[in-house]
Amino acid sequence: MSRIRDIRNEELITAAIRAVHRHGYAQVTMSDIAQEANASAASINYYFGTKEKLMEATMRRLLRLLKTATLDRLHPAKTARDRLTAIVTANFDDRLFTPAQCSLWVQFWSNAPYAPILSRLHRINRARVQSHLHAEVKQLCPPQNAAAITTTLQAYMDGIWLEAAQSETCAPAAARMDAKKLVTRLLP
Amino acid sequence: MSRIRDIRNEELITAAIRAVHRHGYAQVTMSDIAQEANASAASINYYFGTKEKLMEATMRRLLRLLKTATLDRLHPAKTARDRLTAIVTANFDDRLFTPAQCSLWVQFWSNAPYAPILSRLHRINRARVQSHLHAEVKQLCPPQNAAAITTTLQAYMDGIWLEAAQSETCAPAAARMDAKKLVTRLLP
DNA sequence: GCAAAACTTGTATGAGCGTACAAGTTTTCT
DNA sequence: AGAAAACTTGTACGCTCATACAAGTTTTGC
Repeated sequence: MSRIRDIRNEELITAAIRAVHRHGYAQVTMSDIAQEANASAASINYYFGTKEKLMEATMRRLLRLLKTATLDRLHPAKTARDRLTAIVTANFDDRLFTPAQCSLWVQFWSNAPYAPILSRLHRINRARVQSHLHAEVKQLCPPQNAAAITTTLQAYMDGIWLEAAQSETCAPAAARMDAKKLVTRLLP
Repeated sequence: MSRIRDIRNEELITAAIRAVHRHGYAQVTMSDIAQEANASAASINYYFGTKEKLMEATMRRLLRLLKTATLDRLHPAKTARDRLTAIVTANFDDRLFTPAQCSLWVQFWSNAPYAPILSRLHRINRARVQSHLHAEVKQLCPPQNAAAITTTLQAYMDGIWLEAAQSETCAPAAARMDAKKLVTRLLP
């Protein structure tokens, strides 16, 4: 039915990602986003109602991408170690680990405490990733080490994203290899 | 001579930290900061000239704090391992590792790419920390592992700060102990 | 083919912000 | 004590931006 609506939504979200990457979350305007999509500022309002809603939809797209990447890699994994590797490397999937998306992700993070909707999404996602990680780590090391190793892995992933957002360069394949090496270093 | 100027500068920077923590870097106004300092927005302009300059001064204070904490801990360190521990734990110093300052740090990071002055400060600081880390790590492990371990440590520190900024709780002593454990886990 | 629905856009509105400025108050210096 | 310097503040200006709206254009359904 309303295929146009879906297509336009996707286009506008993509434009929002690019515009935020270019101008920054704090300073990006509706006109910036509209320009990136070859549309008018008013039409964004027609589809999303408000800037805040657009940002929420954009965040949801990134979260969905991470979820998909995780499930895709989790599906063929048989052992606990395979599953752990799947969860960790999903963060550096080709579809996700790009300069624009890392930049956006970090900016959403840092603004989450001041926007209830973003804050909620952020909390849910973080809890999900952490429980996935923890479930596998528990089976691979003595219980008194599990929490520390889980925290280290999560901090590592966040830190790499942060660095990528700053440096404007992403090498997904290399990042996945580094992540795998860290897993074997932490859980020999 | 102009002691008042110095005192007021410090007060206003402290107020800026609290105001940014409360309202967010993106939305904080000069009035917010003024209110936090029991002053008027105009007087901030008198001391700092512009909002951007105030933010730069605030960032510089955080960087100075990290530098001081690092040097304090580096001074009594004798071995390479002691020095490495000093550099890592300095990030979780009682004076630095507080919710407000973690929050501010993360927000400055994420806005750095869009503000040349912040960007410059950020780059300089990061390079300094990294070279300090790398110098010590090199002496404690085979050379082919040094780069990866340095990156892991830096990412870990960034990740812990990010988490602290979100969760609004900092336990500096515990964070330092966790960091020490990670160092011994990575460099047995 | 045509009415209605879906979509697009230019423009107007109003709010919020940083900053300049001039007029006051306090402090310093001799 | 009194002039000058340092400091403070209320107010006003100019600007930017999100959003509302009404007037157009295109697409859909029959």
